[in-house]
Amino acid sequence: MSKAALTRIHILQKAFDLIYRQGFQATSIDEIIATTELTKGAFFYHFKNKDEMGLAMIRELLAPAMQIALIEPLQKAEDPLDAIYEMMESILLKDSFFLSSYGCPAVNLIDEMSPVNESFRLALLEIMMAGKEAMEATIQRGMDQGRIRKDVKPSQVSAFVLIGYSGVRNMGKLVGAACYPIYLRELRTYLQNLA
Amino acid sequence: MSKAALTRIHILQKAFDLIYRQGFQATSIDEIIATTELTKGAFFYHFKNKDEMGLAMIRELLAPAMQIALIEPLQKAEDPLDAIYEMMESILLKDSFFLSSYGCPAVNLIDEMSPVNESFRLALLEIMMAGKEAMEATIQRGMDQGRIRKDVKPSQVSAFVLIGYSGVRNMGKLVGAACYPIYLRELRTYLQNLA
DNA sequence: CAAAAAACATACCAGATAGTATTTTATGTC
DNA sequence: GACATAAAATACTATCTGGTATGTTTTTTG
Repeated sequence: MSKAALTRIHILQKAFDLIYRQGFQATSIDEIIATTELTKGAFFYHFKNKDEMGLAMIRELLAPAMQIALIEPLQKAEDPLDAIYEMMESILLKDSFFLSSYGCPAVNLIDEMSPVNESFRLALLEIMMAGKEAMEATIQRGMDQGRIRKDVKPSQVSAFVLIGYSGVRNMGKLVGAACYPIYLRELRTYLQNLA
Repeated sequence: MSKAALTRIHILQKAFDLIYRQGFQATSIDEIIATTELTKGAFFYHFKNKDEMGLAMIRELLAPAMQIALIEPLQKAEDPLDAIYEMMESILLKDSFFLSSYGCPAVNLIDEMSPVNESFRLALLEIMMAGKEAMEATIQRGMDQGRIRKDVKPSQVSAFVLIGYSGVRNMGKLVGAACYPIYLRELRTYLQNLA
């Protein structure tokens, strides 16, 4: 990896840290470059403008992170319902990077940017759709195995679970991580009723 | 109501409209007063600063609106589970003010402001706690009536429903109102399983 | 090693932003 | 109707913001 490519992702990483905590619009370019050892010249050499940097951040950092946190745990699992629950438990309770008080970076960006920037919306939509499809496939697998009722609609269930995830992230900002176990308990009974 | 009091809530209402669509930090005072027929002098006569205006808006406009949308439908209902479902259906599908593409103003503010402003967090917390308590009481009523199983935990269920609400608001920004009916269907089966 | 191009630094700008200081206009009260 | 005060208008400022223009330093390549 070239030195230039390294400074590029260095900028993206520092930007990610700040945007995660403050939001995209509330994080200035000056603030980002201040945390790196770089200047504005470097920033605008690597990125056409702030929006392009944000989109690059979504595609190159956020999407892979969500892939690892959301999708991969679903794919390498035996019992599908357990897999969904454990994925959720892991991302909420064990993941040390996604802090409760700052929510989930993907959910945050959806909330902030979807209504005001169509490019952001589409980039974030891709991430969530990938997660949804992975969960659908997992549920379908469970139905094929006879572990899940035949009348269950994979698309609806996966949507409901993802909705719960973004919801509990929002609630977590308000009341802290205390709501995570509560949500997980109800999620568990909801999932059990699918069997 | 004095003329001064009228201009005060006029400012708050216009601010609410803009903040609902753009977020609090992304909405400037100049923008707010431009939509009114007023000037900065009026704004800073009625509010010490932007934050105080935001808090007044939450307390004087948002809290009553949420009270009407969330709490009152729960209180004047016979069957508790139906009441919860219908409240949710009403707020998602029938309410013409809370637009899908802009989500719910309360959820939006929680997402944006909770991590960065403790006063906002507390004001928003009150709103959500009031909603949660109303739903808890409704569920408890259902248990007393024998319409809901004895092992159901009102606190957990109401938390789960509110989490679902904020989650579907987030998802609605990403994919539009199409996700509302999907969420409602799964919510219905979830609620039915409590009986 | 010299030229060319890439990578980054510096200095600057125009517009926006929250907030202030001061002045003007309404409004109520005696 | 004079007077006090409330309500609002005007003019201004310091700071911040995204972005540009133009340098300077590396790095690559012939």
